[in-house]
Amino acid sequence: MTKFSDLKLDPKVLKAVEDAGYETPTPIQAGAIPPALEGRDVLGIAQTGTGKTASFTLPMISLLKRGRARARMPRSLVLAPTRELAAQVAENFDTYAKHTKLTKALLIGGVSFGEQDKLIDRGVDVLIATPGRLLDHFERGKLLLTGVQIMVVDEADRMLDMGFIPDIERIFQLTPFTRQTLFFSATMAPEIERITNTFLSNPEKIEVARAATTGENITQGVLMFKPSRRDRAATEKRDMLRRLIEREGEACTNAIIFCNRKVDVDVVAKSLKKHGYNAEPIHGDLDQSQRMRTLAGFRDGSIKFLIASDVAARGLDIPAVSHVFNYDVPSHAEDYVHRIGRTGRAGRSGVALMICAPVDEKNLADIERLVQNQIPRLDALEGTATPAAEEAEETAESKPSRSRSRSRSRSRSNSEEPAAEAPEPQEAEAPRSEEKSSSRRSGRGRRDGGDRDRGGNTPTGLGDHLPDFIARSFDDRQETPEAG
DNA sequence: AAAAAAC
Repeated sequence: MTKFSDLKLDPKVLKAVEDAGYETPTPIQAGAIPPALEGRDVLGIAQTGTGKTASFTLPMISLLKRGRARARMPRSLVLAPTRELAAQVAENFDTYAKHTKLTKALLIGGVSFGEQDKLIDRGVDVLIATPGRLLDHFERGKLLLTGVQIMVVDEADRMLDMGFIPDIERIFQLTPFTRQTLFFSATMAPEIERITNTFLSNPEKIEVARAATTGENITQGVLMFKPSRRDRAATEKRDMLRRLIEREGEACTNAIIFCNRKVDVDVVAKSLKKHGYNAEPIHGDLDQSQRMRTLAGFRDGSIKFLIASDVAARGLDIPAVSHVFNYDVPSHAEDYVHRIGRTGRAGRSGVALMICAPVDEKNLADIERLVQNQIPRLDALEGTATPAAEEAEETAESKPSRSRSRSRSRSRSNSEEPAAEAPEPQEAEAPRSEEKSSSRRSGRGRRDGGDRDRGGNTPTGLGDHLPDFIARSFDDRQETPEAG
């Protein structure tokens, strides 16, 4: 098996890798590092959780090690779609460049220009940026991209979703034609393929499945929510969320709760706090320093519940999240996969539970079509969606830690250590004749498939590695106009 | 209809 020491990395980089405790590269690293070190363009098709970041930072540092930066002319450029992701790359760079003298600057919005300007003026080897802020610097005449030898585009498919592709094209055109390009995307949408055809030169293509997971070890469930009265819907939904959390009991060590709208992120966070939960919001309207603080707190465990918009749905490397709660059904089906992918990482088991209001049912259907499976319906939670809910808001429920273990202990036992048994074909649950949910299955039945009829070789759950829509490479995309 | 990202 390949070791990092076989990869011809610079000795100082190798040392830093060893310091960090790594010996064996992940598949994307083993695939991307050698061609990158040879100066070739790389097209990496991989998601977060695959070790993607190191697959470009390690060769970059090795290649840049000799040579010096000139003022205002960075020697390399990394582009990421969100500020947090850019910051994450910067941390990664610090880790692996610690034995070198390479310098870096992080150019993201939401912070003042002053410090960034100073660094650029002095000259940096590596510039890590979100596209908007980078172009802003460029337009102010503070920055020359003609010295860029290596350019990295990370999470290109998300850049596409966010409308950054024109910016990316522009930035490409500002850099020398002779640069080396390392380009990463989780999927190969036609637009992405067009970009790679235009700006990459005979790239080495490396495609890897997601690391060890995508649902195989994620227990999913959806709770159909019907408010008793229109004007109580919001209150009752928050109440339902708390019950959902409580029912998971101690198995829920930390969780991300996704909402579709920023206002709801704020409202839900405030409500949870009021009820004694250790919760903080994160979304794009909060100022950057707070976003950073919150994320750091969530990572180090001082914050237990992160209430998030889709700013946190992809890419952020938050290890060991036991639960993901979808307070809203995401309106883009792919976002569901990204959101629940925040749990069950690195081979751990995870639980992903979602609340579905009547208006969300169409979106739920879209998701189920996408993942080609039905998400198990959870039994209605006792006492919810009834007029009693509003009292609950004020009284008894305010003690989240209170044990209400009756239904929980059982449900737990099902999902507690699925990791060990996950590899099994798993059908203990019997063929199950489709239909309405609220049978006695406590809902936590793992994606028990049961829909072999839904098309030839239907994957069960999200499949062994990753969903079909993600796995599909661009060749397929071009030739298969979407069977259904 | 919303989120992200530039001021």
